[in-house]
Amino acid sequence: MISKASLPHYLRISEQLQADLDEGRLQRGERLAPEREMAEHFGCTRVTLRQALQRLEAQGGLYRGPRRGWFVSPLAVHYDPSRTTSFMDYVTAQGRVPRTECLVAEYRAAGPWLAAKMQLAADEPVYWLQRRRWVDGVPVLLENNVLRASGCPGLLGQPLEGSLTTLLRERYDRRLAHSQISLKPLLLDEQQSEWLDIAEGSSGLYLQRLCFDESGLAVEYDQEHWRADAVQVVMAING
Amino acid sequence: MISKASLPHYLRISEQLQADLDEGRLQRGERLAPEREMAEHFGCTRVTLRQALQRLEAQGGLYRGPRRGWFVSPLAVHYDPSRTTSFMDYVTAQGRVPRTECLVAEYRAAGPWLAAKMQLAADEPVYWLQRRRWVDGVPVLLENNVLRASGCPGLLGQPLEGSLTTLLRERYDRRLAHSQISLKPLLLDEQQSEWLDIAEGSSGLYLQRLCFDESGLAVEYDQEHWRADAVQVVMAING
DNA sequence: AAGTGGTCTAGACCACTTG
DNA sequence: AAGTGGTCTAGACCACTTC
Repeated sequence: MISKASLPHYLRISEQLQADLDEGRLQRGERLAPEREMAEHFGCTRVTLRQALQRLEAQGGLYRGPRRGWFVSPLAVHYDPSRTTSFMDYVTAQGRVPRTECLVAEYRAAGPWLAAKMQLAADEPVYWLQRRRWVDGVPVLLENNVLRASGCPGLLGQPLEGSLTTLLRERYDRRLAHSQISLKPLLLDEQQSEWLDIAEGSSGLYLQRLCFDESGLAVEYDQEHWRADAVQVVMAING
Repeated sequence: MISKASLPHYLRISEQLQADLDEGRLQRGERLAPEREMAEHFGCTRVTLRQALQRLEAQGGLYRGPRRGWFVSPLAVHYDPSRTTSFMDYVTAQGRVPRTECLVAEYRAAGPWLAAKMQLAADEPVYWLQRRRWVDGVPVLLENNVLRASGCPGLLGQPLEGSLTTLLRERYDRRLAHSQISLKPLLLDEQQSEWLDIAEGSSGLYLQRLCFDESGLAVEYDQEHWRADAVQVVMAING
């Protein structure tokens, strides 16, 4: 027989806090009490308390605001990476408020690394976009897009705070034949954590996508770094 | 200017170990030195050392064998959840050795929870399979399959250690129209960790799949719990 | 100025695995 | 029997945020 008393203390604390989350005693976005206060409340040291909190962080229930304390994670956005619908559209469709901020927009040569990834010449011109995307006022995603310049001339003169998907489809009549996607959990680096306003060492979901046109040419290479607790991957697959 | 000396000790240790991994000084599957020994080597306490090791664990480079120590993670298998190819096939195609072990095979009523998930009556008969799958002698995946019994009568008389995909296609002429997939990282529970022979609290990748036939009927519900460091999700998408 | 999270020490005991 | 990982204590100092 397994009795609850035989559990390690940090697991009991973590279960207690999880119950507080499940039953609404802790609300989304709320800041938790200071660590020293919680440690006293649970009758343990900060080390043990943090062990419990780190468990909940790994489960996506809590996150750390850098040097600002522990917070309850927001509701995750559903995301289907197999679809070419726009961020602005699917976030809105979920009753949330999207925002896109363009950090970098450049025209330049692909360079050796991208050339290998996309099977093109190192001096092939590409557009390089780096954008940060928000949901309900919270930054959740860092996105890099590399586009073969020949497919969308004059892209930098277009509005890049909106939907790139829509822009490419309607302005450049783009048709994609297929794409290769890979995704994995990772730890966000210092820079990424800062842009997403979460503590260093927070976990993220990394997704990369290589898109091909009808002639088999690689026309776009995307990299996405999501806040792990802010996204829920769902896919609708045909066939 | 950021100097390396300003980094916290646990980050420097973690980077050192990562370099050991990258440059082959630590080989796949190898056991690391005991914690006390490593702590002395790095001139820190076990607490600090474990902080460094936990970082590498979260990145999928190391794993903990329960009470047996720290080990270098094996090479991950590539897995495309959007395809209906068989585990046995895609693992073999990657030059690895697959094995499937059937833990539970039952014929029973769906029950209320599954009935809601699959949109069927609570007394609808289903086959319930629970299997453990191995790669190169290492258990990496726990798989649950629930199949509407009317679509595959006599399933329990078939060999269940092989490919269910192949069995359904060739023996029952199954055709799937579409499926819904969702996936997320989580922490494996006590039972799952034990079956996968890794320490409690190790992270996993959870994937669920709801499959529909041509008439829109839900015919299969799958749940997969992967060892997080043992799988790499990749997808080929058309359209 | 006070308080907070981030980091770290120097121990300890126990349950479990390994030789 | 010895050694190991898992858990936990009771402190400490610093950099940073908030007031």
